[in-house]
Amino acid sequence: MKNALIRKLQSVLELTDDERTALMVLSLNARHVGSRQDLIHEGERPRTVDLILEGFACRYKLLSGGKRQITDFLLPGDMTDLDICIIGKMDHAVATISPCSVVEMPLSAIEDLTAHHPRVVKAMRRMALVEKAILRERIAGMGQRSADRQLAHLLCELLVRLQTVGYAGKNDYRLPLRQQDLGDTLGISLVHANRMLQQLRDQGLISLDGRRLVIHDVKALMERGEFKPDYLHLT
Amino acid sequence: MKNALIRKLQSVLELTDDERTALMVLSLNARHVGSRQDLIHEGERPRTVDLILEGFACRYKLLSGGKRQITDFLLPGDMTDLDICIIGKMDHAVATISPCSVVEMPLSAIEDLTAHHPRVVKAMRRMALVEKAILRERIAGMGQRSADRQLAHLLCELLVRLQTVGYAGKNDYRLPLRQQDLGDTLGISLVHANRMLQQLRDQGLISLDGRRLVIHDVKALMERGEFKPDYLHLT
DNA sequence: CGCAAGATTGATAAAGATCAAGCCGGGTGG
DNA sequence: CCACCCGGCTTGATCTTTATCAATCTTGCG
Repeated sequence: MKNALIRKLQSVLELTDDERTALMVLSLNARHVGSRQDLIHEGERPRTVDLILEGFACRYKLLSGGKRQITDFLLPGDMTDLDICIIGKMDHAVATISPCSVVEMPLSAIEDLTAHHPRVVKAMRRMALVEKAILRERIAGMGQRSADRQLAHLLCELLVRLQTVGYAGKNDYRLPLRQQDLGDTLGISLVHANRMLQQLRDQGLISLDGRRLVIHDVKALMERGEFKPDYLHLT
Repeated sequence: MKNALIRKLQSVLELTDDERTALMVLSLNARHVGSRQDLIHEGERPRTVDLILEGFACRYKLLSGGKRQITDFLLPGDMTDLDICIIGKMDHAVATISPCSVVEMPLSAIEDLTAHHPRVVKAMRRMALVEKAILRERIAGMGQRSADRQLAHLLCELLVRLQTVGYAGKNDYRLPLRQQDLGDTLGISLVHANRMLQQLRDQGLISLDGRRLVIHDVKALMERGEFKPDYLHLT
């Protein structure tokens, strides 16, 4: 009966029963949010740290001309920034993609955690560093990789991240993204995203029917995307 | 006699004499590093938090095919991640661009600071959030903005960031980047970077001779780059 | 059944990469 | 003192990738 956060933290730290209990108690306040809902709007003042227990969410920015850029995904076990309440206004929005189970932790909960479970907070800080590393890796991909490699890279990243919280099999997972979302993530048009998906499909690397992605040759897909998981700092 | 870090922290927090003194003492250990030197290599285990007191530095990643992506710049007053020692190996490198004055703070210095000057540490955590916001803004730019706008945006960002630490005038600053660096930052080729610079020059928005950038019409350049400074969370 | 959202396809245009050559200024060795 | 050499900048020509526009298809669902 472990939730995604516990699973994620345990991938880098052996939790005590006490710590596990504290995290379970936190998770009791989870609320259900439908798909495609903003958890926080851009410009809003954040009052809670949001933790995703289940489902797919993302951070995104809207730009002039109605363009949208998804900057990263929040998967089960991921949360918004621990220190988020320090800043005045959100410079981006956070929204669900699929239906999600979300815990909104008020500042007091974070302070409690800091006081009583510093090891947990330290592990959370580590998570934040990894998130930053993911952003840098995305920048590197957008700057230097062709669209097909970027796409392959993204699919590999999601595979590995979902695996660490038990939401992916050895070579498959549920992917609730539309092609428009993929485009908005990779910085390419919907049409091009479609064609890059086809390319990977035609080459027998993946298949994607409905919302289930199957990777037929994980090693080959990783090579195509130049995916090296070091930046995720697993273990 | 304030250094860049003090200036930067003071832009969001009134420092006490005590805090200022502690920071000055830290800065006594500054060492000088020539241009184009790695401060930390990719794959290396970080043992110190590096603080840039003077000069231009950057984080970068090397990709297959010898491509390089600069993910962000470290300007005077900027530092690597407070919690960096938590992770095992660097997933990117940090290097100087111009000659720099750098303080290498060991873990013990950070712990000291946390124990005796929590307000300062809190302000540093805020800086880290802003750095993350800068990464997201760069992703948004790379995904959705044309090269000329991206370039304009970058020049505006550097103007504002340098101003807060006193290294830029109202509309000019020293920019020690080569065109190759600009290209590696924006994810475009050197040739294209050159042409985008020319475009901004020809339109009378900027001039760049030697290493000094002058922005002839700051408001116009900001509009060109769709630059809205909110994400820097100033004040 | 009919519709709407999402996926697919084809044709054309634009942004940017790549290749190749020339330029310019400053430092250096003869 | 001058020639030359090298790193960085500039320019032109051509090729590739990706965007855009527009239409069509598919599918789940009321």
